[in-house]
Amino acid sequence: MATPSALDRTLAALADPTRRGVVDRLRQRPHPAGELAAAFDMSPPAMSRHLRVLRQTGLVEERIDADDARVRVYSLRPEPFAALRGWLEEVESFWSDQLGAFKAHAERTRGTKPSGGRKS
Amino acid sequence: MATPSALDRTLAALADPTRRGVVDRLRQRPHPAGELAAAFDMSPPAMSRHLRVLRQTGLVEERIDADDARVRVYSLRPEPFAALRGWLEEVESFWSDQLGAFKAHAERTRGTKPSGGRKS
DNA sequence: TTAATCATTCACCCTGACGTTAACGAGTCT
DNA sequence: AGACTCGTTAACGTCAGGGTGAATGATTAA
Repeated sequence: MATPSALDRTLAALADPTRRGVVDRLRQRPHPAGELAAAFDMSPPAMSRHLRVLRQTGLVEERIDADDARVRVYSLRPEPFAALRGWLEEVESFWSDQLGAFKAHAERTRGTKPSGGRKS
Repeated sequence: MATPSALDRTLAALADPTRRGVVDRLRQRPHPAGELAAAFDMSPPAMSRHLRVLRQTGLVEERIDADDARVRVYSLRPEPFAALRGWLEEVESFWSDQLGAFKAHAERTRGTKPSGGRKS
């Protein structure tokens, strides 16, 4: 865990409910920082830190409002989402690749029948 | 956020580098718990807790080895990955949807305040 | 039965993440 | 200039998450 990968940082950023909510909200339109803080009933400093995390992973970008330079407008950036989807599809190939899935399964069970699952 | 959504729990589970590494490793084939602990140079209790988290989010499933009932074999489950991909594609529709993309671009180039003030 | 093995849960510590208030820099307005 | 606003960073407290070692339960081997 010396240097967390970009994917790790993306996932960590999206794991927080507040930050995921911010992403969902930015899907509609860009928002000023203050508006986001108010929308999530949170102090401006707290939201500022969340936005910094999202910014550092490249999930959002910051712009200065054209009409009022005090206002920072945040909007989504596509790259990290695309990277995450790339990894996801790689993982999901585990199932779409029938041969590989069967081989892996057979290797472990060696002809015995996999019956009833167990729950936690 | 008293009750984190399934998506939040999935993302939280995948945010940890160890757990994401476990997922990556399980892509090759199912693994016994002890093998995973050794592979990540980690005590069995630590790995056991990671596996519990993954299990509780449905990302992996536990089975008793057919040859030795002491061994718990872990393998991937598809559902949470599909759900995550669903959300991801929803977010990415922000860009693939031409109208939405245009709207977002227009907002960004004009500023977000509809209060009459024009940029230049 | 007794000893050894696999994996879990239990008890504890400790770092890191998130939230708050206060102070600061930057920009707007009169 | 001075007062006000937006958003940030700074300092601090709190709490969950993740690590360890010891104890427990289940299974296998002698």
